[in-house]
Amino acid sequence: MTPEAGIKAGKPRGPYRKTREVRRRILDAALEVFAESGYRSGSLREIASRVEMSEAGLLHHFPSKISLLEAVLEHRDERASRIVDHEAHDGMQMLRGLLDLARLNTKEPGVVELYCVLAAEATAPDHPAHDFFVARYERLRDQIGRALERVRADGYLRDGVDPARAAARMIAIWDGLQVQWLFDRSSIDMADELVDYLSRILTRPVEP
Amino acid sequence: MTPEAGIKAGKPRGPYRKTREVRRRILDAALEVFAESGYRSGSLREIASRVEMSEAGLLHHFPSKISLLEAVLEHRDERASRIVDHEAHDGMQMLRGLLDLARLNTKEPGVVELYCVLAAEATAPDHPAHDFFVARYERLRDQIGRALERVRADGYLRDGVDPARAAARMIAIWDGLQVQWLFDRSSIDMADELVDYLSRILTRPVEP
DNA sequence: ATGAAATCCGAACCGCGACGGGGTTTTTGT
DNA sequence: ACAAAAACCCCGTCGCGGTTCGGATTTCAT
Repeated sequence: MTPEAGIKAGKPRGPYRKTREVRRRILDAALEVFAESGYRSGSLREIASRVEMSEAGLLHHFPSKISLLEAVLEHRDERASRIVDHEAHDGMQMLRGLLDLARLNTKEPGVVELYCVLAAEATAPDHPAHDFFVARYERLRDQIGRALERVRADGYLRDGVDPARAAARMIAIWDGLQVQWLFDRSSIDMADELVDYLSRILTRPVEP
Repeated sequence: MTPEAGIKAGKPRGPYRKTREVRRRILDAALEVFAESGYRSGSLREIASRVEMSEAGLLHHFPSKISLLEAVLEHRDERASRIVDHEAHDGMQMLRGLLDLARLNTKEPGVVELYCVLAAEATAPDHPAHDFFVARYERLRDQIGRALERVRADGYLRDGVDPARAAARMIAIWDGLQVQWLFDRSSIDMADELVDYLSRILTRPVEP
């Protein structure tokens, strides 16, 4: 047996050492380009040139444009998952995670751009990322809604606030402000706005 | 003197009778295509084919793709202006106009799609519609903000609500919900949501 | 009716896009 | 050191994109 993870004992070797780094650079460039131009108008040429690599070389790592898009989205979702704890028993805790994410995104505008641009583009039913975003919004509404329900169980939700509706609205504010923010990054502080919104539906501050 | 509006008394005649209708059909098709695919990926080919006209024929009416986009946006802005009375002295009146617009848009999904998709796309500084949307958001925030100030002067704004901030937030909710609505048109009633939001910042119902 | 203006089209230009085939270079376990 | 896998690239294919040009066809004021 090989000492490596024994997936297969045949002939093929694993990837080169630097490959991980190369793939990361490709994903970064792809994120930039898809964020600036969207999926449909973003070109592999442009991505390849930013990585200083040929298109063919790029396609060796990601065999098609669609597979590259999927990899980018997956990659970003992992990052988000590391920041927000969906399983937190404490609803307030989860909301704080969302605020952390909002603050972090402010420092990485590309991510904000990516989601805004792609979400709008993926509105079209035949878009490769359509199902991804349908699932994403469903999941988000569900997670935030449940967090708010736990908050209510703890007695910190203001009367007359419906968790599900407030969840959808919070996501809407988030998305909507991101668009305005992308047009004028100095006019708005997204995290501040979310904190303010939360302060209006909660009976105590989310953060100390 | 010619009996027509005497712009010029030279040789050239005006457009054919049916031309107005043709231009309208082109604008409708262009709206559809730009809404589905965005400006960059939407093609003149597709637009022309929906009007059952050649590309060259189309370009006779709108000499370039960009000019067509501008015409579409202008056309839609006129429509919106006819519905919302920006100059209303009564702030409540203006807010009601916005709700009317929201309801009307619900029945014409193409319009919603157009603005969502184009706004996100136009986030890129070099996009042909970039300046248009920068101006649009500025104007919207200003108009709604002023309406809310008048509402406050009339004593109908809840304490602790900042008109400018509430305006930006209302636009954000609108935009954000539109995106969610485009993914699942049965899950949300946009006008209802806006009414609910307004009910939380006003001390009396906007509508009877 | 008629002729000039307005409208419309076919064909072509030229650049960009995703991707494939087949060869070359680099890395790696042995 | 040395094969063989992995990584990479050049070149080509083929279709789509906006736009142009010269010529046909249609409309309308006279």
